[in-house]
Amino acid sequence: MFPKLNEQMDLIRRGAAEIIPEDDLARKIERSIKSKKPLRVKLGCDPSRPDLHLGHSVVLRKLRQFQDLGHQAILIIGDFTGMIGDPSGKSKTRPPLSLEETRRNGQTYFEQATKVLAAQKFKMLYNSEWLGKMSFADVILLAGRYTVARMLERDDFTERHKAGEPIGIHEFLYPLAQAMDSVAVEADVELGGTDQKFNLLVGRDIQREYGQEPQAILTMPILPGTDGIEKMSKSLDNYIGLNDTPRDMFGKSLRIPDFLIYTYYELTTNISNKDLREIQKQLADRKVNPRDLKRRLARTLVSMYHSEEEAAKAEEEFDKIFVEKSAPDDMDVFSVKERNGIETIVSLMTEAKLASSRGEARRLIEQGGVSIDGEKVSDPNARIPDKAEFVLKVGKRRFLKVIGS
RNA sequence: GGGCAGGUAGCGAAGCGGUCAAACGCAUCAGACUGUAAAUCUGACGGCUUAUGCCUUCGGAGGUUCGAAUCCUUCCCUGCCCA
Repeated sequence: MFPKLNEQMDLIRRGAAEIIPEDDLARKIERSIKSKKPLRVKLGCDPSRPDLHLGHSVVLRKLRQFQDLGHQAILIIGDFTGMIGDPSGKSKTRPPLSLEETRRNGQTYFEQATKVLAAQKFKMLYNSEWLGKMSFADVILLAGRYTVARMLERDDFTERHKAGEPIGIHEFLYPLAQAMDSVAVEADVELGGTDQKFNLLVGRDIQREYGQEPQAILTMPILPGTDGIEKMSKSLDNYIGLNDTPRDMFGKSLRIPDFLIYTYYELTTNISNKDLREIQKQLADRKVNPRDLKRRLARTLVSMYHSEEEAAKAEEEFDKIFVEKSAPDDMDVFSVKERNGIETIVSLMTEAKLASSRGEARRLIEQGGVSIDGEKVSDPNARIPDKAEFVLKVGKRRFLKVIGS
């Protein structure tokens, strides 16, 4: 029923940053093969940002691989811990969310996560189910099982502490809460990004404290965002969202720096190891234009999250906009008729949310970033043209079809 | 509880009675160049009917002054040291 140990380990190891301890995981798998009992593989997620992007997909895809090997995936929505806010990798305390907000976000999280995960062998739980039931006494007992010194081992805590930045007591509770999740679901394996390593390790300690066998942990590399510097995140606007339209997904993929091409292939696509090596070779070859590899990457991604047809269409559109420099087929439509009082281009831009203020709209025009039907607008006081319909272009890639009056 | 140092635009950080809508850096946006890459260069970067004009900003509230981000009072928040 389960694939052989080596087969399983090969797939599991792929792309993984660390497996701790690896032989422990191998033992667990071996045991599961013998007893025909799937491993319980846990992934906790933070519902404070419910928009999933390729960065999330890295670890979700790993979870999917466990599913494919016949194991049980347990996705834990941290609706309760979301109220604390994970301090991992953050230099700042995060504003806590209400339980309702985190619940709502959890639902959208689920909808997106299932784009990557299989419906079989899948379970989703909210951690408020058990954490919310703990009494203050329970919490103190839990807290008593860990020490401040061990907490401070964590880099981000140490750094913040050294820099004289505040650390809330509740933030110390976060790793413990996450650890309780592992206890609650009796996790055999927990997945996470490398930035989660500390939390995952605490899970092992706490499980042992509660008389359970410690989980094995597997960390995945953090996917850099499209800027190539910071980790992918929505707040930095360097992300490719799983819900992005084919056009956006294609365009954004093409905008990643060249040095990320390989990483993206490795961490975000299902490409075989053999093809991966081929790509590496081509990237080293001066004669190959990295653009072509990037285009292929973009097509692959759009195909994964939408369809091959959509991918082909997205590429066509892209060429139309940037190679032929003409307007795309379909764009947002804005009717001037329905809104009274729009007479100037500046007003049109702010009303259509293409500029956040009139000053900005004006600036865009002055700097040559605005055109109508392909003709640059140069006068900041220009009135909208007397046409039934025209195309307004702002910046390089924002188009709007305007229905005139 | 006591002492000290702080809280300035998205972030970091100057300014410490007028010339401050506030230097500088980063981020961002636009333009040039390109492969919507990187690098580079140019410009912009609180709001307004664009104006050597007005309005709202420098943790909050009051006050002193012709005039306050800058001085005083008070409150809130943060860090460090002592207890």
